[in-house]
Amino acid sequence: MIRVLLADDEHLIRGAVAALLGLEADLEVAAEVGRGDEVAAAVAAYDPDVAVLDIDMPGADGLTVAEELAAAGARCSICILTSFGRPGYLRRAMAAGVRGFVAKDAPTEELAAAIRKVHAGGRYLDAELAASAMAAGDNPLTAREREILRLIGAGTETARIAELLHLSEGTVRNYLSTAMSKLGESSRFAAVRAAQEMGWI
Amino acid sequence: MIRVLLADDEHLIRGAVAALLGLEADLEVAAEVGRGDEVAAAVAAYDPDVAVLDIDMPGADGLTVAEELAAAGARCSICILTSFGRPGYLRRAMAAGVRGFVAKDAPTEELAAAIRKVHAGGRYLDAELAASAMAAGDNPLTAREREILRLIGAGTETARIAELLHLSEGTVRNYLSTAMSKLGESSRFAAVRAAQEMGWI
DNA sequence: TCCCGCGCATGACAGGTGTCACACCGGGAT
DNA sequence: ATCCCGGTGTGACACCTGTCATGCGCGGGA
Repeated sequence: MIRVLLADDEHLIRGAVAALLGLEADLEVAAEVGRGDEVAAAVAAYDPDVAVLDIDMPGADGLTVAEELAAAGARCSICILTSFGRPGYLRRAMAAGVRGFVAKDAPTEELAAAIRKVHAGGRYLDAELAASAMAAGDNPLTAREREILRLIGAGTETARIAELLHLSEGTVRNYLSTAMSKLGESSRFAAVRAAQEMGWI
Repeated sequence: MIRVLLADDEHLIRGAVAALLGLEADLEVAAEVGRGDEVAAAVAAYDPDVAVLDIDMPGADGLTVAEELAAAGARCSICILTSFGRPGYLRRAMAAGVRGFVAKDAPTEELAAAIRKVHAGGRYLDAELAASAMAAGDNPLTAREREILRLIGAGTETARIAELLHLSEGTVRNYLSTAMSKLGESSRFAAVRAAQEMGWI
């Protein structure tokens, strides 16, 4: 019997996924949590074999949680379950030692299959996602460009960014300009969206 | 036995919700579809008692589908199941004759309860959502303002919008300006976000 | 009836945005 | 050592954006 911890912020969906896994004879949902920052405590309390983590959660996102669990040397394997198959997410997950990555629009059987594979010590990647991650290549943005894109994404004005980073406004605009050109976009907002899409910021 | 049609674009989630409903003795999932524009045909083919529709779907969004089903005089009751409890969505759903509205982060039992209530001819509204819909008030945007905000949201440039709508660029900017002031935002992009948040466009 | 308010529409103006040419510095390659 | 490349940084310029004053037409009260 494989004991599973389920972390997803949408209560009804979490229950539904639990019902789905409950149909499998060899899987058992040992615990459910609705926030990223509750995962560590639940892992300590219930000692699950596999943790299934959503990325988009309040408290702490699934990737950060995965990194923390890996750093803490947790025993359980980790499987990411997400709506957004962003190439950068997959990279970050792999770097954190995650061995399973399933998209929410994958076929129904795929989640159980991924959990079994991961529990057996294997890896399970959505083929589509892996391909697009390869196609996307490495993050072409410099540290400054990422930083400024992040601030723009948070709604910060050019003048405030220049102040925070001790730069002139022209310089801030210039980094945005190079970032936009690298991303093939023609406005700062489109660039932020594109960078987020790729999981680069 | 209540026969249910399930429409949600995320395959795995759809299967999970089906598993959840399958645990209820009096509910049966008669059909599943993954696109809004497949709902009408499935309703015709399987004649379900209740249609559970996600809002965010390719092909046609759940609210539009609900309006079309109502206009076509379909027999089945409709229950909206969505991640986003936007006030405007609830209003639009009510106007389309939808009698159930459940958020994806509602408690697990709530969906089955809503389906039963709706099938019995009653209404089922998430209390939180109903309250915020009341608080949000009516859509203050004029038709032109909505149209232009929608186009901006789709990434259309000012010049192209002016051309499409046979307006001068200045006029387009002016509608954006009044919309921004109504929404309390100071950039076109923030205004689009705010309007989407309220379900106004 | 007259007028007020509202939606629609326009052009002018000030200020913000994106691009460009240019400069400096540190690290490889030759 | 020298050259070149990429990251960092700056100001100037053209263009786009948001606001304002203004005008038109229509429908609902006084």
